[in-house]
Amino acid sequence: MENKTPITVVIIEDDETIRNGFTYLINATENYKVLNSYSNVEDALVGLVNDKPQVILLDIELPGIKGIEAIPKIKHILPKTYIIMLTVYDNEDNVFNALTKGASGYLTKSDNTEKIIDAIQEVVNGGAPMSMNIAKIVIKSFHKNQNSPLTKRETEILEQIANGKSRSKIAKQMFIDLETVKSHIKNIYIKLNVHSREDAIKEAKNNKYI
Amino acid sequence: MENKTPITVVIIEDDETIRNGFTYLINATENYKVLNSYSNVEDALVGLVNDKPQVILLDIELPGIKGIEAIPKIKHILPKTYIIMLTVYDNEDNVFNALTKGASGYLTKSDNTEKIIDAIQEVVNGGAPMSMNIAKIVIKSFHKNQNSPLTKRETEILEQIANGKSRSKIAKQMFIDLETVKSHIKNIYIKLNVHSREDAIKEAKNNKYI
DNA sequence: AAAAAATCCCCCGTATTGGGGTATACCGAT
DNA sequence: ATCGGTATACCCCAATACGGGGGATTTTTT
Repeated sequence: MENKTPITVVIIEDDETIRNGFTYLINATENYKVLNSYSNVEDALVGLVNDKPQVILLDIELPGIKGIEAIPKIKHILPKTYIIMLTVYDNEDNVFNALTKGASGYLTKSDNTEKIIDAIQEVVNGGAPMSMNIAKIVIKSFHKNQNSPLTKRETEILEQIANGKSRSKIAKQMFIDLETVKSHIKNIYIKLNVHSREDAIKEAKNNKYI
Repeated sequence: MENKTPITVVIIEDDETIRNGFTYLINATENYKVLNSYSNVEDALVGLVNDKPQVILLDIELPGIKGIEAIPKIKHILPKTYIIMLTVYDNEDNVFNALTKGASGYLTKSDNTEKIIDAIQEVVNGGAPMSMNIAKIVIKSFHKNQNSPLTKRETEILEQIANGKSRSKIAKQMFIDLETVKSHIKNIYIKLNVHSREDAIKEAKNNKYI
């Protein structure tokens, strides 16, 4: 490979070992350069204005401002930057939130190191790199209807209902008041135009809202 | 499309509106022709000898001889005819009985009309068209635990419960008394060692009884 | 014939449900 | 700065569903 302008990277990751490891790994690769690395989003937001990297590796489990919340903030100051999420937990909600908020890729930290480089290359080329298990979650969620009239909270509650849970159980489990659950259910019924749990479940399943 | 020999169809369905609707729909489609339609199996068995259709659309909920019982009789006189079942209830037992007795496809009446035509085409081509929800039932049953402590009836009822149905709804739908449903549920709870719908569903799902 | 499964019946007390309002606090978009 | 949407919480009510306690009968399987 010839020596051209390197792909610039910034790492935001609180674990020092991982941070240094990635920095070393990427800098050791031709045509890749780590401009800076940060242990938290607050510092990163300040420094990023000068760094202006092409790609950001962003840990999802961060102290203070969480990785997911950081995405819109970063996109706000650097709209053209590609963001690759790093995570240990492949939680569906996180994956989905990150991708809809503008993350380009999603890797688990257990992915081997060559994959990280490949992923950076891939996002720069307009791709969407992600681990197999992440991809599976995404595919599954694509089967879910994107334009559900239900809010996140309502969907959560309807899912509990579909599991046979009573209002009070749902309330306990979600740490909210029974009355709040009732309110949500009322709204669910109105939105789905139904008058019972049974019909709500049926309607939601038919339309892949749940 | 050129005009070739049409695919011939016979409809056996007691609801006149549906019968006429399907007849009209199919006849309006190029290369498809409804030879005859019957409101019951008895009449159909007489007429079919002359009709000799390639495909039969057979309602599962029929007065007199039920659709499922009709399958072997039809297959006896017209062994090469493809049979597509039509149903409003996607009851697991029916699906299985029908498929093992020789039905080629299985559609719910709520499927949109183009699907019916597609399905006819598909069986003629040797396929096995079925609605998504039907297919799900088939696939699911392949994964089911064979050594469930629950009887067939109990499993059926527990599945209804898992769909959020109340006892009375279950009773109505299964054409049995509310008290019978209660008895079954009592037995289910005892067998699964639980004391609520929620726990019963959870336990049953964990062990793939449903 | 015996066992298992499916059906139906009565009683009881408590919990849940669906629906009617109303209200607050928060947040993002205009 | 305001507005709509979201999430939260509270009150009241009648109707229903629920879980558990006794049975009993018929049909199907073994």
